[in-house]
Amino acid sequence: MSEDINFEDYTSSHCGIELTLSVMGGKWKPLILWFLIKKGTKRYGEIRRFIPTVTNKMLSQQLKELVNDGLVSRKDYKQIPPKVDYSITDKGKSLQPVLDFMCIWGLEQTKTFNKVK
Amino acid sequence: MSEDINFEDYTSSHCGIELTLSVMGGKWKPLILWFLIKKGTKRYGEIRRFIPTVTNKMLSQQLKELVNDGLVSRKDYKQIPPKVDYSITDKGKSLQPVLDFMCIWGLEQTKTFNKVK
DNA sequence: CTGTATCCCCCTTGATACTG
DNA sequence: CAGTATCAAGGGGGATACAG
Repeated sequence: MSEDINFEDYTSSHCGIELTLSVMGGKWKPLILWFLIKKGTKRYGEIRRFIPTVTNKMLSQQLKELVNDGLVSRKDYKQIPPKVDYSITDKGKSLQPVLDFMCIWGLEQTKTFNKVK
Repeated sequence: MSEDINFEDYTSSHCGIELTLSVMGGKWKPLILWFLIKKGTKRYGEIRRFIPTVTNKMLSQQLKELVNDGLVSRKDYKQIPPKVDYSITDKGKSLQPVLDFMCIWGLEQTKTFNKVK
């Protein structure tokens, strides 16, 4: 049994990155999470305005997944007209270091690029 | 002119995350980068074996983009049979903190999940 | 205001075969 | 060994309308 185990068996699925990506990967989730972390509780429309290129379909879908994965919590005020807001959870907040880093790294690249140009 | 500028103009495109994602986003690039950072220079086939679910098409495509973006360098030994290897560049290495964090975060989640279960 | 519902397109991704 | 070429498929994502 153990003779079948060798170092070749250590593949990408063992390193945790795939799991992390499954929860915060994609085009929109990092932006949503970063916004909620930095700016606090926000209403649906505010998030939408922060990410001008996202559609209703994608935003509501991504928010739903974030809520399901426990990174974001949703509060429905049960009003007419509707009022719903979203906050980051502790679990979501634990991703702050990655998001901060991605934000800063991107800005650094912009600066460097402009200098070289 | 300046009266048109307000805080609503601060949108996701200003925060750097989108740029970072454009360079290291997606399903494969973080894994490739992490592997090259942790394990050093690797040949094409080794990377492929580390990520068993990637196809030739996707791997060669993603590697090409990483090389174009300056995160990875490619060395062709011009041999028959071919030998090519890939290394992380300094720019690529500057992403190490994100990748390490994503790796650790994922492993932590696995542990927590197993405990709760 | 906060979403759903529907339609649909294209682009990523996959599978397979093949080459130098 | 390290890819490319080609075809096929699926779903991510967009546009629009509309509902509560």
